[in-house]
Amino acid sequence: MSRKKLDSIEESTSKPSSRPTLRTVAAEAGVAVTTVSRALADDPRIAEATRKRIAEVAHTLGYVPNRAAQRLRTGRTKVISLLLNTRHEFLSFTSEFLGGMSEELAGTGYAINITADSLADDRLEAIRHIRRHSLADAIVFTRTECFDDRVRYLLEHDFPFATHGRTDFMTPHPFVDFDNEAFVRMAVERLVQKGRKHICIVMPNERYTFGQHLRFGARQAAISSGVKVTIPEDVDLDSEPDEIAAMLRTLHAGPEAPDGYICVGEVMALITLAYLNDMGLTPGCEVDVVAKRASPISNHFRPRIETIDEDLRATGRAMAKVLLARISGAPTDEMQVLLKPEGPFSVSG
Amino acid sequence: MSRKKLDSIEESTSKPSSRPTLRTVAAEAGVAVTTVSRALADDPRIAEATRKRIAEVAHTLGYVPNRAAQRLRTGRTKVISLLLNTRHEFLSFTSEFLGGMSEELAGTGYAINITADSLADDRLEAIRHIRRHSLADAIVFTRTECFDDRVRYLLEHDFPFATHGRTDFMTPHPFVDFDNEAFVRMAVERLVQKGRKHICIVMPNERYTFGQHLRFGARQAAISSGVKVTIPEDVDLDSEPDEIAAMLRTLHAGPEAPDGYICVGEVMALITLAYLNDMGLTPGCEVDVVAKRASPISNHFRPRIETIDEDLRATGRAMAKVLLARISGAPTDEMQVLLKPEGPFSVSG
DNA sequence: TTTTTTTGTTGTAACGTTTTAAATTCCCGG
DNA sequence: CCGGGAATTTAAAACGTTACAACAAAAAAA
Repeated sequence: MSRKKLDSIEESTSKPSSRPTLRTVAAEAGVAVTTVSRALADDPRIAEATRKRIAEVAHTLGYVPNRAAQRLRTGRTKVISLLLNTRHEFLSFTSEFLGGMSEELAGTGYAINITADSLADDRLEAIRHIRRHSLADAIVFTRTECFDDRVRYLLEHDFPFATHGRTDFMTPHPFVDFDNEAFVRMAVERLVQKGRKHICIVMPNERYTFGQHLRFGARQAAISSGVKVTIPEDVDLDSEPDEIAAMLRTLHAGPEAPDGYICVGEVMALITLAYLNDMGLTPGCEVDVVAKRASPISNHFRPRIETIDEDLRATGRAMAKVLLARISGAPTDEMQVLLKPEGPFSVSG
Repeated sequence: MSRKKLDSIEESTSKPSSRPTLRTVAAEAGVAVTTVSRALADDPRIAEATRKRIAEVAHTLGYVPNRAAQRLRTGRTKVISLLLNTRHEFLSFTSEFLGGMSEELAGTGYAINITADSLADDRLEAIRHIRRHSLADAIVFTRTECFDDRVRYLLEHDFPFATHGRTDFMTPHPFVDFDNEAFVRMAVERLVQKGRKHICIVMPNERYTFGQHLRFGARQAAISSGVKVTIPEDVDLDSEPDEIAAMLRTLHAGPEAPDGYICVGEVMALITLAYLNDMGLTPGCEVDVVAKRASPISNHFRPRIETIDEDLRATGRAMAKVLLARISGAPTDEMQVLLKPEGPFSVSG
């Protein structure tokens, strides 16, 4: 433990108790600042003995690295920006997804930064802002469209990102998506099992990519099962419940009234159930309903309905993994995750 | 516009197109770095003419300040940390509250940073971490308890924060709360108007401060209206729906079955409605239900119930204001906001 | 032994701000 | 025409890190 030139470094006993820095630790351990920096970063150039000693000193001194300084020096923010729709979102999407991401990010030093889009009239504005000010190392957002301008922008500028949902761009990019095609096939199959002949799918219009996947799955299922499948055209994520109800009413008054409903999301399920109730139709009797369940609250819907699960917490976790991979420069094809639906379940609670 | 000693500052035409810094702007405008810094911060020491000129140069150069550098220099993070419960939270709390905060924070340069508590077994750990690493200028969290250890910790360390919900500490601190006392009084009054004689309040136990306020309001309402008010003891925010249903069943089987229900929150409402449905009881007929509505989704519940509103978006906005005030050191008594319930409304859609 | 390589360690220079103290200019009364 | 205070502007010193180039010492090769 012999130290050379200990005095050359100012002892800094003057300042009483401001937070210890690399210098403080270096002085205490009798080494250079660089050495401490490297030791704490597990740089192989540092001898094991020194590394251990420095780690110990740093710990007893209660050293904690200054994020601002690291960020200034390295240019990395250790922040992931999540663009959030706080209106018209699936009921529990925000909580569950956020929870999942947070879980996965714990311990990595990454923080989640929220930008709620309520403010940005121009959707791109938020993203431009984040890039220009280097507010994050990566961006993630939802409700992806087939040729999403945000995706185009981020691809063009080679800024790390991942989307919830696929796009139709030629250039591949990181994403996490739910297999909506499989979902709708399973749902149709289940309703057919129950003897239903005309199935209505309550879902957003084709503006979003997942809408297209649903349509595609619906077409497939219709062909292979032989039942009639109807997709009302004018429903949107932002549609007022009244509009949706009106649309369902029109459909029901038509020549062939649907006897099976598939609801893509909890809000859609609630609206559909309310509509059926208002019409005096009871799921399980005259009609059947299968809905996408994204959180335990679907269990409390009455009358009981059948559900097929999208695990949003798992989605969040997968998203975090994908983002971290993208940041550290993994190949794109390893960053495309498609999650499978689980079910159908007959809700029991 | 005569410039002296222009050459003394390196023209830096060497680097091609990295982001402009204060130095770049200073060189271009023919002034010192300090002057630019001050000009952009609207420091009164800078002459109006210079300020204007610098602003212009900065704009055409596309200058954008480096947050990391500012943060390192000033010690301020421009971040507000939100501790979030992603499990068992009121259905739409996260989205709405977050949206509100985000709205209010837009343009202030402050970012919202999420820490989902799923990971922190020790609730204090997340807060300690934020403080130790100076990850935020202020912290906000929910589900406040009467003598909340997080509040105690933050008060002790004089770290800026605000809570959603009050506490019973002597030392006043910033908060935004909903007037649950008024809520329950209104709800009871409404049920009494409808001729109900025995009211059951489905709500979390007294662990949280707002539970106490509800109890207090309930007692007042019971006395002034003369009806019987029952509060089941064992319900908690984390209770399984089954437990709650079991509890309601026991109560219903007792000597006096309730004929009115007050639900504090959307999840509680869903559970109660499911229970009533399972029991063959119909709100509006044998019983009546009044629930707290925190988002438009309550409108879709069937059978229809009456609601009293808590505006979570407004809560978020108020919270942001309070936090900003706290950060800039306003007196505490100006940072205590109590929001009033609105209603009751008979849901129509 | 001398030369080369390997292994650890060290100074020093940024990164882009803000702040402190000092320097310059300006304006006005003496 | 000069001295003095206000009004502006400036240079230089941090803030705490990481990265680059250099260096010493020990180990291996010649």
